[in-house]
Amino acid sequence: MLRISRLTDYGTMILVHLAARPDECCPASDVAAHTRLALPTVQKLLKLLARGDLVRSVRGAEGGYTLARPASGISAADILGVLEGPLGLTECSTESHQCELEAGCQVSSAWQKLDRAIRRALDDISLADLAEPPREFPVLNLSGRSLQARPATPAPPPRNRNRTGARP
Amino acid sequence: MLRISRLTDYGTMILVHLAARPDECCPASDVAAHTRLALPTVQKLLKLLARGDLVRSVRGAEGGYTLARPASGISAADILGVLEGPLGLTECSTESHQCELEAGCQVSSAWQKLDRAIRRALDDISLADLAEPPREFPVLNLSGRSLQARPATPAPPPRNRNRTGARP
DNA sequence: GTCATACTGGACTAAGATAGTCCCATATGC
DNA sequence: GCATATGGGACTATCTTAGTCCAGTATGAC
Repeated sequence: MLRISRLTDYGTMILVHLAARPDECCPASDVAAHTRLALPTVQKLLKLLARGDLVRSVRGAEGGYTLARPASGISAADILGVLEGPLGLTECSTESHQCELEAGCQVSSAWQKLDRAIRRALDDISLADLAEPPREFPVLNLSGRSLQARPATPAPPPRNRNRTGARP
Repeated sequence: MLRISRLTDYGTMILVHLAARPDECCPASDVAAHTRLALPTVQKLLKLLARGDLVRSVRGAEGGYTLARPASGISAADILGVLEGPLGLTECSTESHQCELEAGCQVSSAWQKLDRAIRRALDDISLADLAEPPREFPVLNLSGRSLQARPATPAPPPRNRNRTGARP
């Protein structure tokens, strides 16, 4: 639940890759090779990221992509905003049409409280944080879940992958 | 992005309805009438909520549903947990299979930081908070979005509703 | 000028998730 | 026994997501 999409996850990996090479202009093929994601998917995501002004593109031979600004200046909220659209826990928080239930609905203001808490957390994490190697994080693993890397997301394009059994 | 499903939203409305009537045993038809949600949908959700131990059911004539415990003892995390499955921002945070990228992936620990922040926020909000009328909330509407109720979710079952243009 | 390399924009498909409905079985009070 | 309820599933249409592909355009090298 409250899960980010797989593409957003991939997109973050791509940004992390670029963040590690601030002075290089990386072509999509390069990024795909290093992240082990499928090339068409990487191309698609880089296009989106460029349109969202998170990366800058250079066309033509010797072209490629670079971060549009330093990793510390890109927040998780920026990334999710570009790859998943505007934040909003419920439909009424992002859409503007009038609610037929207005009188009866008492829920939205509390959802918005939650909404703000999440937004704050997203603003607080920068791409630089995301790119930081795990070992430098003083991780308090309170949840009991193991702190491993992302699952078999990439490489042999995981067809028919069972997305969850948990997904919202 | 990071949106809760519509059914979860409905489920919350149902819980709020029950929270307002702690001593009544409300049949699904009753809940549907008051929330203006479609009866089959309400039935489905109440079943789920009962299985998740958030509501208690009484079968037979004069039967219906009540909250399983006081509204203050039910958190938003409980609700989302029952209606959307286990919390987890990325697949690797809820699933246990090994990640092929382990060496290369540096992202997960930061996502987990975010994950914890969200979890904390969800734990902090109780059904009692959600049920509280908006006016009692000292809402700091920093976002500029109007604080209206949920949109035309219910009633004339909104077929072909354009879910977003924003949805993750 | 031509060619290879890359990005740009968009269309398209398959698979999966979501929302919503319906049916039959079972329990209970009158 | 009957009306009223919940319980457990199955089922369908629709939307979203992931993933691929193609034709167009820009740029540097030769």
